[in-house]
Amino acid sequence: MRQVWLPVKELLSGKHEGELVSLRGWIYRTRSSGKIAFTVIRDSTGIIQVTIVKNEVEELESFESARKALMESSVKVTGILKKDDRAPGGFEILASIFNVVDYADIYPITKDQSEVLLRDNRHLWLRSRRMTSILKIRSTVTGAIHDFFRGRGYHEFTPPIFQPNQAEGGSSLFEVKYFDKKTYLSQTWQLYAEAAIFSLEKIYDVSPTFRAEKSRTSRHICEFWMAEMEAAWMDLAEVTEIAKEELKFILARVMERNTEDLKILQRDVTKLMPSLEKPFPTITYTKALEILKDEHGMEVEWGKDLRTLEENKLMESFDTPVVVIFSCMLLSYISVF
RNA sequence: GCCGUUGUAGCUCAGCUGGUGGAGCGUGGGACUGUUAAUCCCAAGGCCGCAGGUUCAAAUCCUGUCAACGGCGCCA
Repeated sequence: MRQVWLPVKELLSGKHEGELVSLRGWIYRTRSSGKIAFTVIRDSTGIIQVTIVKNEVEELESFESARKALMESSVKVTGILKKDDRAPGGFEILASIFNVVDYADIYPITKDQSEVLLRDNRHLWLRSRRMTSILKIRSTVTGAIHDFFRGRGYHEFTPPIFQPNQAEGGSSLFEVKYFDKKTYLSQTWQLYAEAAIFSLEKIYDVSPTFRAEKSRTSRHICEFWMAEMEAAWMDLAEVTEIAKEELKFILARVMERNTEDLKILQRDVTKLMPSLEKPFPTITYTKALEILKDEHGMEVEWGKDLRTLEENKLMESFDTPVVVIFSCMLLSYISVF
């Protein structure tokens, strides 16, 4: 009979209670007493406790290796799935076979950690529950963007990333050697999109973007992925509405598919509910300055960009995202995230 | 680019007015049949960022330098 490997999520559902099950994964935590060892195994879908009792494994080696194996060792486990309130998640596997596929080196990330350490060990930090959840949400968001635009008759249009010119004023370019010439990494698809709308009319993309700014804020990075749309015949009001619908669509998708991840990240989901239910307002730039002055006592000179400081204050007056428009130009889009 | 802060064990940090380098976690060994990054005992582990200087004596004071982080500016 072919062995069936079940994902953790499936095991925690309780459907297989009392059955002999098999699991492949990586050691997330490990603890042991004299004759009983507990390891928590993780895979991409969650974590589950495996209990290894010295006298109940088929071969003693199973018990010894469970005691020895360090965090992130890869393992294959077979045992009876039991309901047990003492186990995190409510279920555990009482192992009959605990096979260490590969013994991991000492895992450098411990209880005490710093941002720098986590960055230096990004390849390992990716395995954390936190990063796993963030990456799942990110995947949901990207997928939702594609679904949103395709569902409304948009075509995906992919611009070149090597571009010979500058499109957005101000922000700096990354220069790249292009054989014996120079070129730049894309900061936007703008010029290509403007050419393509006369062919496809409605287009969007999700693509890498590079800006050589030495800014050090949580909102500025040198490389990021940007979703952009462009359409023929469209006016500001229409574009604004699409942006609102898009955000709402993405939000609803994340709330639907990433409930567990939001929990792991300890996000306060109730803050997102108004955005799911209520329309997002559009206000003028002038109105935004009035709100800042009247409700928050902040004087901003007319014509100045709103900084993070002002945006944050402005958002205290709203419980959903808000669009701020400036004559015929979209100035800023502010989200509650 | 400017200003500031910090560099001490694998990690997170303490180390007073200069006088023989410390803790917790992790790791290795030992104990424990219900643990929740458990508990208890033992051990190993250090160019005190680097280079000068002051001093009988420097992790500690001074100068320089490198790196990281934070703020501002620029920018989205």
